[in-house]
Amino acid sequence: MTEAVLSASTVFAPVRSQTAFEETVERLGTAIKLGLLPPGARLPAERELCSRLGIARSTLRQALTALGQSGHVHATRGRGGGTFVADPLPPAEPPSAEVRARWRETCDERLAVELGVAVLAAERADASALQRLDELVEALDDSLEDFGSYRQADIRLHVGLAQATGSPPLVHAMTGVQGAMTDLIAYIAHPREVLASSNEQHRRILAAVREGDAPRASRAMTEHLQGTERVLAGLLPGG
Amino acid sequence: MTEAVLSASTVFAPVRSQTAFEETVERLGTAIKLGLLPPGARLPAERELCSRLGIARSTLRQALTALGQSGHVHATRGRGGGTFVADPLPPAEPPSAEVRARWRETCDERLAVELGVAVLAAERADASALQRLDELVEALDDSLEDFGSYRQADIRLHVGLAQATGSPPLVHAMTGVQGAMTDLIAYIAHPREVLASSNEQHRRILAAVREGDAPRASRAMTEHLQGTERVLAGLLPGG
DNA sequence: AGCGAAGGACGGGAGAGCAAACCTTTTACG
DNA sequence: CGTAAAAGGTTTGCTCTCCCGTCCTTCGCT
Repeated sequence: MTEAVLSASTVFAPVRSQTAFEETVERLGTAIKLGLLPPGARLPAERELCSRLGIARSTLRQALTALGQSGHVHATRGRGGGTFVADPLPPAEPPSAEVRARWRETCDERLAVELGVAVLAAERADASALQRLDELVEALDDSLEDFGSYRQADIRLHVGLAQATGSPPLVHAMTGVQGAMTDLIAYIAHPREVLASSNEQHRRILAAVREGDAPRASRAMTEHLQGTERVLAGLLPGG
Repeated sequence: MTEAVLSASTVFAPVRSQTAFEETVERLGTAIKLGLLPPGARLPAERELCSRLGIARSTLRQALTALGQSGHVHATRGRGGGTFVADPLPPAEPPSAEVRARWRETCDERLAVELGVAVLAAERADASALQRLDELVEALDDSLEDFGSYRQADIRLHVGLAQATGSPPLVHAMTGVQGAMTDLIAYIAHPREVLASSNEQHRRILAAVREGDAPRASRAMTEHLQGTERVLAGLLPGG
């Protein structure tokens, strides 16, 4: 009985049914904001994309229209045309009150995903994956001046780590979590030294992953995440 | 460009929009299978439950009808009636080919959730939560003879650990992950000694959580999870 | 010049979900 | 004992989403 009462809040919590339209906007919008679809990139043709996404073309067009109105994509007609990611992207919007209120839960979910990814990557990453990750860390060193580009390179690294686990659900979880984090920290200034030390932590994580030392990778990742968390705790209510 | 190609498989993967009906069946069905809604328990009245779930009554009734036909709930009419969890529950079904094929991804997701929960619980669990967890471990010792009841008590412990983090999304993730694991391991025989050593690992996890030693809790949890994973790797293809 | 590939627009139809009733059964309580 | 209350069961109709197919428009390439 006690159990039933305690768990009622989660068992009987509202079911949220996202529509195909909403899910598509979020999927593509997140990919664009994260830089997975870089500015200027061309999306697949509508007729191909809708079949890949498993939705009707009219539904896809709804989503593309929405993304067009928010300035994230634009379309050109005719042969050789297509739908392109905007370049430059529209300025990010400050986090909504709702997003800010959920910041701790967001960080908790990120912790779970990143720790799981770090441990599994340490167990499974092969040589080619490690080399790719090394290159991504190098790229980060070149982006220390501008937080926007640093953040995008940072995302590529973290998503790359997830890809190194070979687990598609974890990649998906990672992109979702990074999208949520981006919404939170877009407006927080990060001085050069902070970014540099953040990338030092990346190196430590990768070193542990390379040696297959899961516990050390896990600890290094925890430290890495604490940085963001402390910043948010200082700036947002409820910290 | 390379990035775009690499990530295309996840970015352009099919969007799967579950209907409210499906999600409700899964929510309630999982809660019942996990023992969060114990046999004989009475669900809230339809009119109240549908408002709590944020769905129409007709949709809820569809779900309840489905759960009734599968033998998980039964309803009685009239004042003092209601919808009750079946007692005893219908026998579990063996895992489908699809579920079996995804076993490794399922374990990967579980790893992430359980590690995150272990770390956060170590940071946040208060005295009352710890006491409750202690009681759950004690209860496990009394269930070593029957795997069915051991498994249910095991689930209560793991979900309890998630609740100790104070993060509703993690509780939700934990119930989902435990449901998926239950589908996988329902038919695997576990001798007494295995269960006893599993509960020893529980004690080690709790000890680390009590001392707020996140790294140790994380390591203890990793060991704990490896047990299941090795069993599955031995029994299922692709191990 | 025109073919073909791309986005753009329209309309019908199927199904999910919602809302608001009303019916039937049972029992607790006055 | 009778009735009101509380529960599940039923019906109806509307709305909205999504799918499907078809046709139109633009425009680079041959």
